[in-house]
Amino acid sequence: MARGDRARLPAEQRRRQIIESATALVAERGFWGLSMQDVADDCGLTVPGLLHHVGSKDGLLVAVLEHRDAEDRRALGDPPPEGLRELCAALVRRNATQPEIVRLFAVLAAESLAPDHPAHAYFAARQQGVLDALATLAKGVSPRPETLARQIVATMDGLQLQWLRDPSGTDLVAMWTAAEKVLFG
Amino acid sequence: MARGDRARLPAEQRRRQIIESATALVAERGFWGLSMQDVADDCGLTVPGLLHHVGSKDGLLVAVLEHRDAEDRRALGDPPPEGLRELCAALVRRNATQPEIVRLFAVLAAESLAPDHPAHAYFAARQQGVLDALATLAKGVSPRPETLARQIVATMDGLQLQWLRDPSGTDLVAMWTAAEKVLFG
DNA sequence: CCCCTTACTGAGTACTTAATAAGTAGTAAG
DNA sequence: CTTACTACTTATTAAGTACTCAGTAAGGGG
Repeated sequence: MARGDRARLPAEQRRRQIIESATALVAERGFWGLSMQDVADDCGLTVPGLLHHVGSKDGLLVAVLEHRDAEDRRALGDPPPEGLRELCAALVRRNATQPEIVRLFAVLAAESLAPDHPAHAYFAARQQGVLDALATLAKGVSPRPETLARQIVATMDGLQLQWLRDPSGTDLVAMWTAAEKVLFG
Repeated sequence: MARGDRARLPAEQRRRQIIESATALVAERGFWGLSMQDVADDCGLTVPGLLHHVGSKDGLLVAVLEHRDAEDRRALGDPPPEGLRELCAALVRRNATQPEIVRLFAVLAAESLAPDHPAHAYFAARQQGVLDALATLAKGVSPRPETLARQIVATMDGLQLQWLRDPSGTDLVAMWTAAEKVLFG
């Protein structure tokens, strides 16, 4: 972000900057393609300076994911949306405003399929959690809530990938609105 | 695959072995996480020996993707499936038998969202090609074939991701059969 | 003013990365 | 048998990797 920052920042503030920077870089290159040097440069400090805050490369990834979790809880928990359909629509609307975050998850979700990836367990748990939550909400809507939940998640993930590949020629919200009509009777 | 191969293989055969090995390793680690050393070790030769066949790391990726394209054409072009629905079903059935290949594409598709990724152009073209082909086939089925095509691709990609994350607890074909009923009236 | 915590640097470690250059050895054609 | 070819090796380069250790200086509380 800022270069020539010779300033000594308070830990919390520096950490926020680091996480922001790492989020963008991981979204671009994935975790295997990320270099601590790049993050450090981006924050205007040295690699050991960076390590002072996050401990290790794995620690950096953990920090990024934890920050995203907290942010998501804050954004979606504030007004707890009632119906399944409205919740999904809200989710898509929110995602449409932050392609970088969506891409972070898309890239990490694929990369973390490998069992030795540092975020493997995180994404396994996350997928199960999301599916369970949606299935619970779907109980009133569909006779097979488990199946509907899987279809919803699949469609959202797939549409997001198409959108990320061609952001200007694709309207995520519009695509979801169309899909919505198919998914819910 | 085989270690202790001190044998000198004919170029074509060695190339096949290299591509096979690289396919598995890229599926696991992505392109940024791939090391020529690992591929060379896996084939029982040195890194320069490997480079003799593929020229460069980018060249290796190109070889892998070209091989996949050829293989796919062979597998799906042989009995040209007639209807859109039957084509999709055939595709899913085939994919269900080769999780490694599906994962290769899932990982590379996400990684290659970055414009400077060596497979960026390849995947952009591929996505457009698939969407166009499906949209053409969908003309007889839906009033908005473009939209249906996007939904089909999205659902397939998304379901595959869920399946890859939990292969034993998930039946890809069954999930598609259920999705099929929703997508096609 | 001093002191102590701590954000941060500089130097260095041990290793891996892709790639090149030059030479060796197996093989096949004439 | 010899010549041409090529699959492959060893040696090397230049750069990049995460990470450690010891020290410096900024900032706040006493």
